[in-house]
Amino acid sequence: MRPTVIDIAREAGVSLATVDRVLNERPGVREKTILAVSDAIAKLGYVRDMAAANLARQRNYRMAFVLPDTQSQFVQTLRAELAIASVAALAARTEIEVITFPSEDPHALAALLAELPEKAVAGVALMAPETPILRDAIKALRLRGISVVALVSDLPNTERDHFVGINNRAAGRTSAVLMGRFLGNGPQKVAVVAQSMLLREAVERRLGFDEVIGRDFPLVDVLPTLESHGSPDVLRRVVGEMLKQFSGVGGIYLLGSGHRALTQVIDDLGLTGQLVVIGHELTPHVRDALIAGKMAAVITQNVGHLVRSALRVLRAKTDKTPIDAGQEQLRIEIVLRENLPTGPEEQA
Amino acid sequence: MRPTVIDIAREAGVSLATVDRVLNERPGVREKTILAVSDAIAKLGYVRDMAAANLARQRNYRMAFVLPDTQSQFVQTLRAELAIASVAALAARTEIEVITFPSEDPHALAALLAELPEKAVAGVALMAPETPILRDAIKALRLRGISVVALVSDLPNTERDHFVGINNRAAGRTSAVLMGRFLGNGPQKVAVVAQSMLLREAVERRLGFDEVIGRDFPLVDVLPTLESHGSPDVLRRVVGEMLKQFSGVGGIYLLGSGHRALTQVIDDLGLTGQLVVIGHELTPHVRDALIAGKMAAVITQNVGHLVRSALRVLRAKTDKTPIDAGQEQLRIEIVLRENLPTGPEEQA
DNA sequence: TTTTTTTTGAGGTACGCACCTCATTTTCTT
DNA sequence: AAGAAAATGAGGTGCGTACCTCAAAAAAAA
Repeated sequence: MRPTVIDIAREAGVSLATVDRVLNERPGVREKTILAVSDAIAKLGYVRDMAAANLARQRNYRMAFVLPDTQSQFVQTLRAELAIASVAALAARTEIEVITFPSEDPHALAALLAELPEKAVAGVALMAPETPILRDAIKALRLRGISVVALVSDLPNTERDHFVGINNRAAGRTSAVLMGRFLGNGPQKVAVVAQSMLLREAVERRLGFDEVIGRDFPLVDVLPTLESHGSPDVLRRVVGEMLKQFSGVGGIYLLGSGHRALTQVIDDLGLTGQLVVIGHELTPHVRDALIAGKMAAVITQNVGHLVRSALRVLRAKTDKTPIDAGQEQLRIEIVLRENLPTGPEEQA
Repeated sequence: MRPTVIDIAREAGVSLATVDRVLNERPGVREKTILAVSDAIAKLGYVRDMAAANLARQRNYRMAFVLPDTQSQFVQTLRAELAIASVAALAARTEIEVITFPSEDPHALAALLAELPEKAVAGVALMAPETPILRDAIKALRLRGISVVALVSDLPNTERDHFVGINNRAAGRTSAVLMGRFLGNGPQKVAVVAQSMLLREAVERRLGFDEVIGRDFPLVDVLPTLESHGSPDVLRRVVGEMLKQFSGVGGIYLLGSGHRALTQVIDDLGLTGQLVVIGHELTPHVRDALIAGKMAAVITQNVGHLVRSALRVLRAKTDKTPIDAGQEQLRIEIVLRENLPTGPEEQA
């Protein structure tokens, strides 16, 4: 049988009340007795039953996920996974609240965060660009005992408790290896397309990409980044012009969104299958593009894992429980047509 | 506030005892009242608090993991992950027992499985080749209410509840795409090395590999499988002979274990960096080989996820709770040097 | 209708823990 | 040594659920 607090009390020769005081770090216990209890815990291998503890605590984990109002496929996927996780989380007395903020307005974001303490939120997962205002808002939350986790893109200079997401620079390096090897040996040009190089993720990926291409594939020439500024039309235009202007372009690396517009313009120019197209994030469109052979590979992170990991980390933080680093390490996934995850229904 | 059984009873106009009977599918309730209770549950959005339920049930999940006594790196990794999971599982009142069976003795395996009911085991995760004796043993376990999950390699013709692992044929296809693209355009030969083609996994991977090479890379010629029979010496000899005999061998596909011997013989012949070597399973040696550039890519499954998924599935089965297919779907992971998972200490 | 069977209700105990109060004991001050 | 302060003990209640018993009510069978 697993030892319980009663066993600890007996072993340590103290009362239940004292064990309780030690376990929950309540004041009024001598150092000496704390040691006695700790020894008993160690000796018996006691592990607190968190389920029972939380039941008694009447603890209802309210977790907020704060996301930008961007209409991108990625954020939509994230929302979908959150909806799924919400249902599962209910049985573990965890409520998920999704909060949307205007992506271009750091002040509005800070105002929304400032409201969280009143909502009795235990933790926040935050997907937002780092700004000075945000730094202060996070600091304020932490001071009020609310855990903060950075989601997807890190907030390294803030006091966030944890970062849940992948290393975008490593993701860029991974793309580069694939691009370089898929292109083959001859001299080639690679175009890089991004929504905007003001986005951290894009910059980091590009940095990693250039790093590896420069080091391992000297014959490959990476062209300057083309920016779409979020407009499919612009993307089509700039890529079209680029392809007409340069000869010897063998691959295109898409740093962010715009898969549809990109595969379309390649189709229009009759170049499908002749270019190595590599992008990020496995959305439904990208899935189709992989199956159709319009993209060679996608570097992605598992959004389901992302959400569950953020939830586990937030729970661990509010429970003051250690985090299993191995489990929370998100992988940089490479997806080709042949290892596309099958839908649930296809699995036996 | 979340509704509780008391709210359900009030809403349905029945007593607590009746709600309990319905929730736990106890006999002696009229269809009509079952409906009334179900309606109340739906109306109030009641979700059973599994933490409290399991606490009251005094349920201690004893799960057995039955593994072969093979000394392979993969099985060792699996054992290591099980050890880690054991600690974490304790807090969730789950005990893990690892049972080892002689890999060549199906009767001994069956005998071990037959002992499980006495041990009050709730579920079994099983990594073993399918035999008629095993089929019967699994059937017997299921009849006694013990859930059975096939681990790593499926047991499709048995009555196992679930399979936790990857599709090896798809893994072979994925290897083929990488091999084909990494080799480039010219005509090339690819050697395939396996421990033994009597192993299911090896056969399935080879099937998938041939399928894609044949379809998408007509210029690539796949040589007959070389078998090492588990001996590093044999592997070195046969691969060495092969490389001397055939010219134009551009790649080697390693279906199972033997990474060390393979990279060594390539080294000895001074061919490191000139051959595209692709293998399976990310063990420490393989990790080193990737970093040193002695292997180009590895197709693997996340053993940590494997273990946790098996545990979750077993728990769900014993709780008669639905399974989140998305979460339990194991990915076929492609690992290159650049997306090697960093150790826990490197993340921050 | 009476008897038998089936359903339902009422109430209790337990799970492992948190948190509270009040009395009692021990330790420290002066 | 007396008083003040700190530490500890004893005991209770409740969290949401499972599971048990026994009595009472309702429905079905005779």
